[in-house]
Amino acid sequence: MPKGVSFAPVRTVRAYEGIVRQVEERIAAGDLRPGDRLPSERELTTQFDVSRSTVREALRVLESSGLIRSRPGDPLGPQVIASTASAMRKLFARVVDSRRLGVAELLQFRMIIESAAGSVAARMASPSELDELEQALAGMRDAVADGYEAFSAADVRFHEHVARLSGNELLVLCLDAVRSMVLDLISTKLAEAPDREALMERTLAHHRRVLDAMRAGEADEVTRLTREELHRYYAEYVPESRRSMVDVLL
Amino acid sequence: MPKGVSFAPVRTVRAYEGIVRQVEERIAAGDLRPGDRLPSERELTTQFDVSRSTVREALRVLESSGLIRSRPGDPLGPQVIASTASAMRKLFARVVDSRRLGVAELLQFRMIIESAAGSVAARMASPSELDELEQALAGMRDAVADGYEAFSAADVRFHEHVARLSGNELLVLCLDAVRSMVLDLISTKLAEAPDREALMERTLAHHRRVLDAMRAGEADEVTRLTREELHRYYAEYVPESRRSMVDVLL
DNA sequence: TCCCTTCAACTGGTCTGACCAGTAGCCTCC
DNA sequence: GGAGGCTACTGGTCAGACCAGTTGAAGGGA
Repeated sequence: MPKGVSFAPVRTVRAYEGIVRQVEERIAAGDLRPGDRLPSERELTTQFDVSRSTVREALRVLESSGLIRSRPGDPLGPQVIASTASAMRKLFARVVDSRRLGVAELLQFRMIIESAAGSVAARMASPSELDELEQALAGMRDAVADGYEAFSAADVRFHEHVARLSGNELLVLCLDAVRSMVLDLISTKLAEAPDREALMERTLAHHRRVLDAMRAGEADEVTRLTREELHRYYAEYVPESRRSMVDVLL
Repeated sequence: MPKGVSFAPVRTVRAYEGIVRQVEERIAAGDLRPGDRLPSERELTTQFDVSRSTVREALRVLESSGLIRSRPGDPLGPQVIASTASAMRKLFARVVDSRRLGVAELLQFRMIIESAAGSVAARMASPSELDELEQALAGMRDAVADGYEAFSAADVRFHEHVARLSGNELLVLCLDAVRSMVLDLISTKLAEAPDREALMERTLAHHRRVLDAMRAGEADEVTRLTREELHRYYAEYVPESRRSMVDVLL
């Protein structure tokens, strides 16, 4: 070979990768939106001109990264869910159970980033954004009458709103993932919590204090309050032996 | 159905998911280390007692999350190439570029969790653990002579060590992922940083102060120092218009 | 007319068995 | 002893089959 002439290594690309790429691009481009349906596996077989196994390998990869979901028997075909949030939740879930992480790690992590999100929001949110938060709080108050389920959902919306006000989407996504993991781990126990009435009232009062601190721009106070409340809410579900992991953040 | 008796929804678990989980667990547990080989697909077929298609779907998912690599004709079988950490990095990367996140979000996130990790470590680390950290710092000092690359690597090891001392593996993994994303995004620019000599000295001095604060148990001071240093190091790479996202944490 | 049952036509999940193109090591043959 | 080919693997892909689940429309009974 003449000197100076060199070639780059070629990477053989597998058939299923081409399919994954095409679907990802369509989703990124907005051609496929959440809720949209892909053709059935057998139909994709003819569209991509490959065998069903190949189509399936591609779908499994897309599914494992949270972009689509398929359900046996669904005549509409695989569904695009495409929410990055669910991809993140999935990732966290995998990490958590492959590393055998427990409530302690998750709660500590949540206390850290949720309080930080609140503190950032306190410093960056405009008055009108705080007014939106005020509405979210009002929504919680209204939800008390509809029972604990509804209240809980409104509570989550409040927390999400605070996270969004931080302006950091990464924070929003991680928070969403870790929050849902915590809830998953303790959901069975949480359902039987006594005295929900008092719990809801206390939560409302706490959120009120947080919002006031945010209006006053007291970021450190928001941090403190957020950690304290999460601790009060969830610390009992952390095994005694690991309790110090979450106590240390108070 | 008698009132009060309720059942939880069952989630049908697909065969390939069980395989993915088992392999992930083995990797997480350290039974399978990078470089190790999995049995061939046909062999896995008998070990898991499923068909080859099912095995392949599992392998494709593992491959897409960066844990293994397979190559046709290789008599040794699929190769384990990475740990959970790299899977986390890969998925963070996917989120970051699908949501078009930039240095601002990443750096803010890193400042938050890295400072929190330091603060937790300050409160929880035993004297002997701090001594290990002392050695990591000594390693950095030694590395100065070997040039910036070596110093940088030793620096990362120091940060990793701090994260591990927090005792929260989730923190360690997220930190690793976000750190490597930040470095990826700015690596081209960072390479041309002038006056590396002074940079290394300043970094050493800072780490010294952090370690002293940890010994003194001054968790808040550790938080402050960590954020300040990260800001000094990286803030210039954040676009002017988003600079407030990271300034706000000082 | 309306509701309930049945059924047919799909779906995805899995299996079997086959063929091809690579790879690596052995084993000839020169 | 080295260069060639042979062989026994590997993963990549395909075709076709069966099952269980879902759905909606057709049909039957009230």
